[in-house]
Amino acid sequence: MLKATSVKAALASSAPQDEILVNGWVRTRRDAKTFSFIELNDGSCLKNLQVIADAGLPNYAEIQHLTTGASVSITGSLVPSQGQGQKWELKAGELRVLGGADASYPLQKKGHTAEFLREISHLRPRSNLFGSVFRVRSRLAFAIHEFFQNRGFVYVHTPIITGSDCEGAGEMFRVTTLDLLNVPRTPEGAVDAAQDFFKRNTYLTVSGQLEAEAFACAFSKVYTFGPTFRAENSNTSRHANEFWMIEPEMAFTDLAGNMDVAEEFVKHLITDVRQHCAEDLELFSKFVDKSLLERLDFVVQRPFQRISYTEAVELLRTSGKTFEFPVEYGINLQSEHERFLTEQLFKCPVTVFNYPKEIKPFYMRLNDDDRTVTAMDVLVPGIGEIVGGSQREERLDVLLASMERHHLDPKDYGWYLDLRRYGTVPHAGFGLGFERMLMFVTGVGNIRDVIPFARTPGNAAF
RNA sequence: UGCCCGGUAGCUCAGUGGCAGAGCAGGUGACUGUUAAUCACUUGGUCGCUGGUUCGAUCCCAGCCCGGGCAGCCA
Repeated sequence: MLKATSVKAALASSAPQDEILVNGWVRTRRDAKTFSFIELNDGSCLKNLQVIADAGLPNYAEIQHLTTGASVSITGSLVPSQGQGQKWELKAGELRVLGGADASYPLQKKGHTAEFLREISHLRPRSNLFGSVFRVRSRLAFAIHEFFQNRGFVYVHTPIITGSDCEGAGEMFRVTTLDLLNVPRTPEGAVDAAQDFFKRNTYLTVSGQLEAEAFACAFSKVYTFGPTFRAENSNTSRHANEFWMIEPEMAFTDLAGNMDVAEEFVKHLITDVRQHCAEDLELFSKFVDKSLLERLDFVVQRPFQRISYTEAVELLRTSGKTFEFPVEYGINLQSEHERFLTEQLFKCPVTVFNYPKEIKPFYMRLNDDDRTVTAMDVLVPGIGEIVGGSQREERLDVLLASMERHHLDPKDYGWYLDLRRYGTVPHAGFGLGFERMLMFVTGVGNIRDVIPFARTPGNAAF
């Protein structure tokens, strides 16, 4: 049997070909006098392959009833197109209909909203927009590995089921095999976790950072890239309950080095997608965000703006702008504050660092001023926080004091404290939200539209 | 979770206290190397659900369900 040629390969052909096999789905069909035009797409690229099905084909009556969505297998010759708009077309010698699609097929040639397509998540990858989104998603994932592998980072798989319920990054989903209709109790009436599968409480991970630190203290440079789960009841365009996160962790690295890597990383991802997904990005810049390409190029060309939290607060206070939430030292920056900095004041990505210790987690390294910790957030226009990270506290006594301030029990963090007891080193890392990065490079405004089958509060269909 | 907006044909949307509408998609035919083809005709409805007001409700009112936007939580 003839080996199949993808639509992408057929369109890129440098010469006519006598006999090729192409499989795919019908995007649309038009009748000419003695033949039928079929637009064939197989997901290999945005473009369709134009197929000429001659009236002389034995099953021409069947072909004339092909509608959008049907699957076909075609053998024929690749010949120069007689019409405008495409270089090659496939002259069908045999056209087999694999699966029809009747009038109830929900996808049409045009006119669908993202909201409607979300309700048919199983079919929307067959649309132009979502085809492009998920091709870029695939490439972006590859570019992430490439960036770190080229720089000597070791890829580490941190656990998805975790026993730590105090990582502090958000509400957690419980993992249990207990019978919910007959939960075992302790004499005090609490749920008896000792009878659960792992003989303790377990949850889905909200971050692989703590485990990544352990590996960084062995391999020097590591990164994680995997799913993350947060049980927050968030209803916004940039939050999902299941998302992917990249978390590099680097030994012998301080806050400045951390910010350098984060900036280089973000730029590399944009450059890579710009290079390898040009056609898909064209679609986004045409139909999703007209200023997309300009913005991406701008971000790659310019250094990110770096300001301390203290400077950020001053800039906001003296900006002359009235905010719904007044700015003062010690508050968490609100969305409106971040947007102002990155969209109006600097008009580029902004890295804010050295936050007050009171509003940041226990593991961040205390600065010499005793007021701030080495936190850093990278904010980008349109999305807000895309990276959050810090230099980690490597001094055992300072870490213990921090845990006491945060009302954490050192007994729950024995192995984490061991990393400071045995050969401790300065180290730093950050988390980058994969989907938020994907939103940034595609211009797509809702996180639900860059995840194949999104999980959000009240929605786990598919 | 709070505030705001919406739900009418497969899709995108008009509309009115008194017979339910258009474009696209589907069907039939015409025309045609077309490419969001074009032209004519045509099929297609629990007007989100429940209750209330009314002679009469898709329209007005209440509750509920679903979707979206913004905010918080954060990546």
